[in-house]
Amino acid sequence: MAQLAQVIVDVPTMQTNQPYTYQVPPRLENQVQLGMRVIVPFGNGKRQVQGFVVGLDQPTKYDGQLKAISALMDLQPVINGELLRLSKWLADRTYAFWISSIYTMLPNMLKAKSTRIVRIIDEVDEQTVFDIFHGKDELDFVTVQSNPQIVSRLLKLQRQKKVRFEYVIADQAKPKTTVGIRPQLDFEGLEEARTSLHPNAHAQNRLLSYLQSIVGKTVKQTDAEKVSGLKAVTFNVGVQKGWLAKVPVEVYRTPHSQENLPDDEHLSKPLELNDEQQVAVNKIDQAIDDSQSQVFLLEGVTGSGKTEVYLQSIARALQNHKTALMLVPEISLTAQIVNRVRRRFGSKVAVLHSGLSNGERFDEWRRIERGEAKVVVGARSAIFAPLKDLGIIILDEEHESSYKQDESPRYHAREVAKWRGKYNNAPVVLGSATPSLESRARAMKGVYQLLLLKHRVNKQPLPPIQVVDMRPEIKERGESNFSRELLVKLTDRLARNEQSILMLNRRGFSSFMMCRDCGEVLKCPNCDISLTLHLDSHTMKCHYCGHEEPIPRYCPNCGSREIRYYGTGTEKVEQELSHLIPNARIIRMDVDTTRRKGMHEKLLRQFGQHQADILLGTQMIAKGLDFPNVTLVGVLNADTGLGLPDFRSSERTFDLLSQVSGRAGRADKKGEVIIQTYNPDHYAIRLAQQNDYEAFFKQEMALRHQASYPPYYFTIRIMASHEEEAVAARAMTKIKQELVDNLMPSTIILGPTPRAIARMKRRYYYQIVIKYKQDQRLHSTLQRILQETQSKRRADVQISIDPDPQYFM
DNA sequence: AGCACGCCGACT
DNA sequence: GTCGGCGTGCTC
Repeated sequence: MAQLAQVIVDVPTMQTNQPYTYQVPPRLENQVQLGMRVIVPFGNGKRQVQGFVVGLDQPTKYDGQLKAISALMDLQPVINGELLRLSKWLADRTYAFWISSIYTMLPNMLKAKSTRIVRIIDEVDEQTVFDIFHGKDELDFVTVQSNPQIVSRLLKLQRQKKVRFEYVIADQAKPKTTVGIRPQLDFEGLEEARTSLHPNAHAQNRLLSYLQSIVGKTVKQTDAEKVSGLKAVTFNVGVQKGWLAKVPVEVYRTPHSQENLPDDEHLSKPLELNDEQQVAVNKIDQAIDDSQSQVFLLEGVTGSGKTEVYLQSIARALQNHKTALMLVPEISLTAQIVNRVRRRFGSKVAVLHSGLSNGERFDEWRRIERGEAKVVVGARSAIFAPLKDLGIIILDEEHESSYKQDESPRYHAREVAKWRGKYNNAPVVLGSATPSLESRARAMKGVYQLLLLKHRVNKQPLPPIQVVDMRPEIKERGESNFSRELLVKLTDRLARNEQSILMLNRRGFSSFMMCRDCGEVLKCPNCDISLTLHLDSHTMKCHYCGHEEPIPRYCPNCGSREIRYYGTGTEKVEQELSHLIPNARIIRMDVDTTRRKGMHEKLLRQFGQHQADILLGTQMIAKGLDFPNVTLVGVLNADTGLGLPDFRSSERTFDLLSQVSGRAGRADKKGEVIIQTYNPDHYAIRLAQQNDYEAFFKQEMALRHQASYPPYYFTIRIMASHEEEAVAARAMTKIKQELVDNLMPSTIILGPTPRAIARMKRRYYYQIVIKYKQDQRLHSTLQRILQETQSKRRADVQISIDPDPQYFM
């Protein structure tokens, strides 16, 4: 039996990022298992913290007195063996704390709330009891923490041993329960009760019959009422007479859309496949059958039926008594795709996305963990779903940068997918119309197997794309977001009662207030970034720290009234559009109109029901939408992303234009696309117009090769920040030297340079970018740099490391 | 993170 | 003398 347990404690710092060894007290000896949560004493005070058991009976070098585990929080492990190993790998790879990577894999509810309580243990004068403790004998320390006077009075009382600081670790993971009905007598006993009933007591008689039908079971009272047709009062009588007991029964918190799941007999049938789809499915099925951890790149144009390939592969995995995981980018995780999976696989499906409450997420997680759900559809973090016996992992739109988490642990879901594929001997399918250059290059080298879908299922040609050069337009007609061609086509659609989608590319866009007299730009006081105007709330907001202030009437610098708004926001475009085409009904979709929960879906539903003629939005409308009545798609400004200092800007522009073009003419009606741009000759725009991914891939690869960027090199970014610019810069110079001294000559080290947004949340940021092919000493060098800089509080410089960064600003 | 310990200036 | 400021080191 286990005597010792290795525990990772919930103290996310560099110095505590290691397992601590605890004794297993005799009363817990047969219960402690790997992956369980425990409460352990930690530190010299009476501090208690939550921790995770990551090892049992491993030898320890520590020669001090071992402490004992205080309590077990779980009866069953919350992390299985696979995920425990994965969490360690993830922490190492992303330079994150082990505890942080454990928490990212679990629903928030499994993170215990730790509270500090101050308790009176000896006579304290009445005034103090009244003032601070409000007449009670204990106090939540958090409520007074920020008041130094109270804190010092409490510390004084502690020294006098009149009060004690205690720790309470409260588990938040509470399953939701409802009232259940449970018969308290057996069949005969209930029959016996019937004999003493008044002849007019029909309801009670019926209750007895009903109870006889559920002897030994527990039924939710709401269900019992429905089935028996009896009222709540009758059940209460039953309780009084001792026939039944009300007991809590566990229920799952399920989001509303899940209520009307198809029952398993009425699932939708698989669709007929074309030859290309059949080839793809056969290859994937073979890998599933052979338990091969092969990675496939499923490259298929919009409408080529990738989803059907996914669904049939999932079905194959289920046939083999395995489970399936399908990731979809958050923004395209719409009801459309979720319902399609649900109609095929019914109640076996669990869905994980950011819209769920903590309770709902926890319950979906438990359905998966218990094996009740065999298919998981979800956004990035669903890659950690506790499915056992994975038979297939699918990443739809694999090129999407949202698969990379932009906070610690900075993991890429694609890398995690490959790890789990290998661990489970399961194939991984990466699907995209415009694969990332990294994936496509691997497919060319044979690391991945390329599966091509060149033809659209409905055999319709892709909509024609027209590129409009905005430069002469502006010269002739002055500043406008709309070219004549686009206006003519919009009006034409309106007359034909067809719909249009307009996309405003906001990537890299700054919309700001500037003084025409002195050139002053209104900036955030905390960050080195201009404030953005929000017409709906009539404020200026900082998109980074959330700072908010009223719209100025006078220039804060020179006092001039000539302070004006520059840049293009959706609101301004909407105003111009409603002026140009007054009778068009417009729905605007951007961060502001969709911030409230459910607004995204609501607006799309309204548009789908043709309550508007034009859907105007930002990038969020480019993905996955499928409206048969849309015959025109316009991109107002195709090139704003091209000027960014980021080697992926062309790739992103090409993706975006390809994606948004796919939104036109989805059904039998012919569609067309208009792209407005100031760079009509740019290869990303020209090749997107020609739908030529292949040519784009070749040209972009040549550029990446020439500039030593991925996929020819790996990249890693180091960031340092400090309140004082010089301190951050100095720390980085030192780090650079250490890198130069230790890394291979073939490794390229760029910087340090101030970041594009050099100041954020009152801190200055510097970065170094490393480009390398392979470098044995890179990992250990970075690890050492982290240790050295973070262990001592070296002037509070914060260092973070981002492997394979998606953005370089 | 939290907490103790230890060293310094300012005060009942 | 003692209180409390913060810099430093440690947590099985």
